[in-house]
Amino acid sequence: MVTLSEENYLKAIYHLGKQGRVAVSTNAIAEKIDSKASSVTDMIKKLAEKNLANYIKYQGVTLTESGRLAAALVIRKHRLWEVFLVEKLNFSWDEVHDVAEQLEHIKSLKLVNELDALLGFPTHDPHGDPIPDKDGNYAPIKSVNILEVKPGNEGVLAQVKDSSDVFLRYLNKNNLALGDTIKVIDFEPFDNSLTIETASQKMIISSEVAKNLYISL
Amino acid sequence: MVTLSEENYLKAIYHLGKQGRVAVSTNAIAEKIDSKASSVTDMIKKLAEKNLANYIKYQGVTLTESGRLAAALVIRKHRLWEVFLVEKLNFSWDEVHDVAEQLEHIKSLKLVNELDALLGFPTHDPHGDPIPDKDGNYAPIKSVNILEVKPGNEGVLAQVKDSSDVFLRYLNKNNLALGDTIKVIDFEPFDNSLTIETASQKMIISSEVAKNLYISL
DNA sequence: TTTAGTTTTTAGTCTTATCTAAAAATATTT
DNA sequence: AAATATTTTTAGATAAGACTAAAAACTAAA
Ligand SMILES: [Mn+2]
Ligand SMILES: [Mn+2]
Ligand SMILES: [Mn+2]
Ligand SMILES: [Mn+2]
Repeated sequence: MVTLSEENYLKAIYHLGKQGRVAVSTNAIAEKIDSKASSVTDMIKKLAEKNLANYIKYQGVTLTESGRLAAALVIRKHRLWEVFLVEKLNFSWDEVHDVAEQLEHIKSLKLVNELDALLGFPTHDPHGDPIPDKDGNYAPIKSVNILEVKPGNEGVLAQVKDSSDVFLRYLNKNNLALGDTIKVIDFEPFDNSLTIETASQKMIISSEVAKNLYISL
Repeated sequence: MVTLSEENYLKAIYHLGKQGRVAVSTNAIAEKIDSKASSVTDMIKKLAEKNLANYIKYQGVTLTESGRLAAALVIRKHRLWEVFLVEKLNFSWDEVHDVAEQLEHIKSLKLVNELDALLGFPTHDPHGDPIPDKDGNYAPIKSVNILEVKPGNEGVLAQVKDSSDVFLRYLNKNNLALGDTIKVIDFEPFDNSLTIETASQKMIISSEVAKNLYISL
């Protein structure tokens, strides 16, 4: 049995350390889940005890095979629920994350897999993030950060790395949505801002915004 | 904020005490939620502190108006989720209760109300239990226990009072389902068993079973 | 109306998941 | 290679929710 809190730690380690394959620092985890380093140390020990994590004092933590699978299944549930909320319950993409944070902890294999079927086995969630299958696998991501696109080139907005409501509402306000074609017009070295052009407008986005936009070419 | 544990106590008091209007004993609650009387006393105090319950030492507990509403909303969620699982995710009526026990604690008003709409505003769950509306109200129940039906009379199976998988699987095995027309043939005073007849068969049911079957005439 | 039995409450302990403050280990600078 | 700074771990505390055992309050029987 994996507790709700343990699941959240597994997710954090998975996300911070390339699916838990690269050692993650205590502080990084604490920052991610908004807790303290001492709490993280305690929990990591517990995860190691349960064979979900590999832990060597002072050297960070990675996930074991079963830890990685457990994390992927939580993420699978999170993303499937997000799709459900948008596709079936009229939520917009900026409203789903917090509810999915709760729903991802519901325990029932049948529930997840039937939900998957109901939704037509989606491969991506409303933010463009890939949905792991039953074995925790998903197709490699081919989208690239917009800051790496050379001025003059264009692509389709495929993924946003920040799922917070503030960020997504910024995009709503500025008429930017997944699937939009975006052309990079200019890069400004002074503040790393970007001038982009969509079907409806030309605009400048800050580097904080640009960091979170991923395009497929 | 009402915690998951508090919600479970509210539900228990609501069910045991005519929607929390009749005083419920510490022991009865302990029995219902499979805990100990001392734990119940502690929690009752907390509920009273939060103005969800009325508590006088040694005299049991009732719910306040806001306690009653909170309880009804948890029950509303529980039953809506049960309908969802059966109608949309191919669960059978004996598989839904345990998952609904988890889902009933998800916090999102929009989620509940959109779910309600998706399901077409159902009035009853898969076990025939009424679904409270947003204000916690539901139509009065008109079904009657089968033990009160005089031999020779018949009615439609409208509600089962036990939602456990063991009981529901017993009904499955014996081809009894909500909506079936049941005729009472005979009552046996020796053990309070009942002979009943459905479209497909004639059978004897024990009083333990009969106690849980409610019919509308 | 005492006495005996039952129910409820209190007192004290435990577990899980947190936290703060201090100690220990590792990293980075001079 | 010291000295300093940063990170991580340990030690000790706290809050929620549960438990056992014992005390207190009610209820029923004699
Ligand atoms: Mn999310
Ligand atoms: Mn997402
Ligand atoms: Mn149920
Ligand atoms: Mn039910």
